[in-house]
Amino acid sequence: MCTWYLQVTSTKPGVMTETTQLTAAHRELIDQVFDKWSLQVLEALCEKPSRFNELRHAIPTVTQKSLTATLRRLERNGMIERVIISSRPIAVEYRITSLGGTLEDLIDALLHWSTAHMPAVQRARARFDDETPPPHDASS
Amino acid sequence: MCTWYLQVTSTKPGVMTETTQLTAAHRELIDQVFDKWSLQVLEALCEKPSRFNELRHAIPTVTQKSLTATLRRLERNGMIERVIISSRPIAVEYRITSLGGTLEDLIDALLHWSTAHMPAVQRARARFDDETPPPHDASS
DNA sequence: CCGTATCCATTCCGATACTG
DNA sequence: CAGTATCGGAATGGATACGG
Repeated sequence: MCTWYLQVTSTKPGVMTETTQLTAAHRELIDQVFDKWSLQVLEALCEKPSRFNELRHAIPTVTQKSLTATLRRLERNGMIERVIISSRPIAVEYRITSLGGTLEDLIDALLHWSTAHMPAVQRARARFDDETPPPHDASS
Repeated sequence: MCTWYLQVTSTKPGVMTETTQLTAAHRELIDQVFDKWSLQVLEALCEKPSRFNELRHAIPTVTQKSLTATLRRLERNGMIERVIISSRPIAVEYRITSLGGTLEDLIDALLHWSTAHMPAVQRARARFDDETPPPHDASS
């Protein structure tokens, strides 16, 4: 059983009365780093540094706007860095940072989990949808 | 370096021409299981089976509506199960399933990652916000 | 007690147009 | 090439009221 109260060793005595609980800030970080687009951007940048339009091509369903927002957010959180290659015309490369690199194993585990258990999930969905049919009563 | 093209051994020859790439379905599953509320619900249910109002109390910021939606989604994906204890007045208990239990290590890793690297993230944010101050030009 | 239904505010997101 | 600005529709989420 997991407890979800993480033991964090503090060098300052008296600062933490008990074990450190997860705060809203931790949740926020997880949300920002593991959301839909961020995950795909990080995957791509783990493979190789990429230009803006390379990323757009690698993630066909993302829009300019969302990609820009995602890149800024990841940059702000220190996961990626924005490197200006040349400026006429401007060329920008995005790279994963060493901090962002600590995510690699985690993302890898996430992706493997999803593929490993997808069949079971689909069975569960089929059963659920079968037991709970969509409500419509016009001709029942 | 990670490749993000997962090797899935198939018993049916010819079905997969190459390695299996992540599909939109995989992303959707990850989004549904690792989103904001789902994560907290799964944490709580990993600790112990809980009633509806217990969960509301354990996650103070969630509303009825969002909690219900999250529980239904997790149930549909086979991560949790809904057990009716008694029916006058109705009492319901939510429990993690064995499929949902496969998430425990993953969630644990996620939470540990967030606490381990939070200081570095905060430094990165401070630097970013410092270099990119909020734009206002009325009195510049 | 455990929800569903409804209304409403806010936020998100895609499409489009425009700039250095 | 790599964005920013703006707009409108869609989805989300909270508050409230009601039901089995």
